[in-house]
Amino acid sequence: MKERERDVMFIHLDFESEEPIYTQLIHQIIEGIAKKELLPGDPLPSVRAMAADIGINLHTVNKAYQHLKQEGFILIHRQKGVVIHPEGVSKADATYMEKVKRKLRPFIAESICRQVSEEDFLKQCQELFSEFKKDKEGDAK
Amino acid sequence: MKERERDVMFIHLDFESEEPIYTQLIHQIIEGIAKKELLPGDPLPSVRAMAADIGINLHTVNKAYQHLKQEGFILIHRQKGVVIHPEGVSKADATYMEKVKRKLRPFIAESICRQVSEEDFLKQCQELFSEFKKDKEGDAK
Amino acid sequence: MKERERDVMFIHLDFESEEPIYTQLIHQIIEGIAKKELLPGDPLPSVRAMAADIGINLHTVNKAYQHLKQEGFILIHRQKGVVIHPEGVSKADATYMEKVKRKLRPFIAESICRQVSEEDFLKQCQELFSEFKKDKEGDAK
Amino acid sequence: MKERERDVMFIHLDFESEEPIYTQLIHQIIEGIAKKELLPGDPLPSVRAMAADIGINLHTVNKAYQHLKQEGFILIHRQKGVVIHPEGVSKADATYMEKVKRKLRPFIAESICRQVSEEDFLKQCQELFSEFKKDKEGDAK
DNA sequence: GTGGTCTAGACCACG
DNA sequence: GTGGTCTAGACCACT
Repeated sequence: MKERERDVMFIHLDFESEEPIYTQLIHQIIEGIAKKELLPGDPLPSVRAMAADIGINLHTVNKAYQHLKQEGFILIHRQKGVVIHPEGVSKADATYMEKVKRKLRPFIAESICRQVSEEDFLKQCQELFSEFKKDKEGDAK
Repeated sequence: MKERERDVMFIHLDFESEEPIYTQLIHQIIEGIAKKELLPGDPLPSVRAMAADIGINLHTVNKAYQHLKQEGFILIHRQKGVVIHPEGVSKADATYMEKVKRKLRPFIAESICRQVSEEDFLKQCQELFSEFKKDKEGDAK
Repeated sequence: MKERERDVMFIHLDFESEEPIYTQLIHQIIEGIAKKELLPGDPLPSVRAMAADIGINLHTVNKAYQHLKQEGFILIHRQKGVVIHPEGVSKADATYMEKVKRKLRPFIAESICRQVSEEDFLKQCQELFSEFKKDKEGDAK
Repeated sequence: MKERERDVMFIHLDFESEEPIYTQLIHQIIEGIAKKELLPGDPLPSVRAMAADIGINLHTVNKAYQHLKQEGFILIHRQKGVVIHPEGVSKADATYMEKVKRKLRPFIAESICRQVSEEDFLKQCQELFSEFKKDKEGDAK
């Protein structure tokens, strides 16, 4: 559909999206972790390499990496390079669940206005969960 | 405990939020409709009145109204002014559900990374649905 | 479709349209003349009556009538009231055709972009012409 | 012989016109596309550059661009900037043809009143179509 | 009074 | 540098 997209590793960006590129990159990497395509300790390309691979600006990659580091998804060693956090991300706490709820509210409100039943909405969520789980099984990479 | 907040009608804005004011306003009005606080045909304040009430610029209100009009939530009637769309918003279609799913994906991915179980996530959604429904019951206004 | 519309005589207004009410009224009356529902010399309701009938402001009707008078579609006698111009509207001149062409250009440009063939576009025009003619035949009112 | 006119690229605005500047700009760009002066993928000046070039406010340009983006004529690409939609605008559907017909009706009605024959009217349309096509032929740019 | 348009200047996020 | 947001003040058309 879209006119130009880049595919490197499993990174898939949409340069026409409203969503900033650096957040797209953050989400793609988090999805990779969720799908177990990226396992604790796995290396990630350096800022330079990633930027060159997917054809974006260094600063953009750096911004994404800094954010991921901040949130505990990755570690940035000056020598070992960038790796997925070996001990996994910190578990969800009440604060996190509150944040999710706050972000979810507008979607649920609009869905109610558009007569989406609670069941249908939950089904969408379940489908998404399945989407992440199915890649996990039998993936011994 | 934010520095500046305004409360008018049921509109509650957070001027410190990253979220643009106009989108906050959009979401608040959609939530009002979802909660049946705003019923089809109900009038909304004029851009000027709303802007004065909540202490923001009229252009910001106008931007929100234009978006809501575009999305079919409100009508701008030459005589009655701004009103909640009398026939309700158009029901969700496949395109809408796809959009929801696309927006939901990052939250679910991160939740999985943070070891939120599918059950817990769904429970959050259900709570949000309850939040909208409870205001509805017994509201014979 | 629309939530509220008024029907008086053959006047049909859409209060939610972008098009100002007074221009809608002008167009409706011109269409009436084109369809021979309104013949030269036929009376039109007074400003007051028309305004009351279709539920709009006096000024709005007056603005429409003044425009129609200016363009030669109607005559406004202080005593005989408002009548369709007995001698018909002045025939199209080069200036008029230029105006039509100027107004038509954007529609044709967009239609070309949207791959509407010249034949299809002309067919639409022909259909509209037919629409006006069919009311004419056999109408001995 | 208007007082103030600006000519940049092929953009030609009439500041004395009733038609809002931003719609004039929209129409000019659509005409450029229709005439193949602007081809899919071609870049458009940034809002600031365009505003400076044609001597209007950048917000006015932005409004036009937003509308064109909304309608699918252009894309706002995070890297390439503003470009003509590479895949062309979506083809006309029934809804679009209805809109055209609705907009055309008043012109045809008035033309009938002014005794313009169907043939003459269609000829005007054909001339406009030719106007757009002639620029296309032999343009191997 | 309303909304629509245009201008203008400012700040910020993004790349 | 870009576009996005917010503010502000002005004028106009419409009702």
